[in-house]
Amino acid sequence: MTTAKRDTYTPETLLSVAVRVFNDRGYDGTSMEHLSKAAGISKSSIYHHVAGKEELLRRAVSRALDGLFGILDEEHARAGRAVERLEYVVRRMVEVLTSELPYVTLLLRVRGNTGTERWALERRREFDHRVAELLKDAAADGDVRGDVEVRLATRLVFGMINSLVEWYRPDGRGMGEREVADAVVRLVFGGLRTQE
Amino acid sequence: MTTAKRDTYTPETLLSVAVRVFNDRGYDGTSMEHLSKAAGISKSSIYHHVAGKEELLRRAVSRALDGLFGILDEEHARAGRAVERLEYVVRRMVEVLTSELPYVTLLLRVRGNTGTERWALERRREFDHRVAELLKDAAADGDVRGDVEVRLATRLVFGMINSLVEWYRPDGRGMGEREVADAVVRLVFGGLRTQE
DNA sequence: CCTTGTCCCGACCGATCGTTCGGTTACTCT
DNA sequence: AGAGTAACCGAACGATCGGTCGGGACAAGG
Repeated sequence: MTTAKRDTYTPETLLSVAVRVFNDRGYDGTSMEHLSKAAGISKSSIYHHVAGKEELLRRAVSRALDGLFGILDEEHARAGRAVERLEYVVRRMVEVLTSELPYVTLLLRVRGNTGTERWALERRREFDHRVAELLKDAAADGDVRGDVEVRLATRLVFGMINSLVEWYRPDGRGMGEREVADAVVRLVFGGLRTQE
Repeated sequence: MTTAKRDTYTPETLLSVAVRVFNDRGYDGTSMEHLSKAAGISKSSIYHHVAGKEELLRRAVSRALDGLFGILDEEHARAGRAVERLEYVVRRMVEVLTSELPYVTLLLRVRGNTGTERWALERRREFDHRVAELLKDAAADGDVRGDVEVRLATRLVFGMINSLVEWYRPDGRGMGEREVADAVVRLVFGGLRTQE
């Protein structure tokens, strides 16, 4: 077999280690020395696999962005009543956030100091606008409340969903992905107050 | 007059400059050189006013935490039906977030690399628990939905409110503090869906 | 055997980090 | 005028930053 199990690093396996450290210490707060300690190889060996610190960031945020934009191409996000497409996107966002948690976490924390970070921020804005369009259509259909501005509502809903990366941890017998997605959809659309 | 206008820096005025730069570049991404350029004085002069970089961080997050904990001492947060106290706290949180925006922004972004940051994280958790108690009481009264776990709901509501620091800008004819507070309260308690 | 390529290392680079130090203004108080 | 002090500065500190370099270990292919 030519593709036997490797016990050495690939760019991908190294990335998973790096992203964990980035999320722990922050990107700027992480040195190549920190990464080498966490990976168990020397600092210079890292450069055998990747071009440098910023490439690791670029790979990570790319993966997160691919996951998010992929949602918008799915069938249920493209056909049907706007409010139902919106609900689908919200639910899928939670699923992507949880399944790609470390990568999305990194994406949501970039500040814009480097070119890579500014590119990531731009793509995030693009995604936000796409979802805002959905909400605008649902409002035009009369399916969501009209007394809160569309842009404001979008930002608040994104705020709730994105906050997942601050506390959701997939390990052990915590709460499941499905349970979180249900809760988010209930709160976003139905609110906190008792319904009847 | 002994307290005439000063054209020199005080720890407080220097702090307001530093916090702006911290929020722009991230705390770890900000060097004392960056601060000196932004303040218009030399790097060494900063140390005439404050002990160092970390003291600036400590002063900033302290101010933010004082604002938040102050809410819990106010009368409307201490007396009345739990769901109404909760609504009051939510509204006041938005007001504190907007009025002390740069300081709270910094607080919500600390990672825990230094002792000061870990202390800030601990106090934040304490505040979260206090609000979670409020929500638990409101659930016991039957005033908020019971099909979403209290801890989960608290985290999601905090996520929505705290996301303010990512987009709210007080300048010019954007949206007012009152408008934002109304929208947050409506969405948190009533949800996105049309009510009737 | 020898070559080739992968994977890794210690040593080192110039730059920058947060901080310190000795000293110079300029204003206040007596 | 002289003393004291608040505010500031340039130069430099040891440490650490992201990244480079030459080479060693080892397995595969001839």
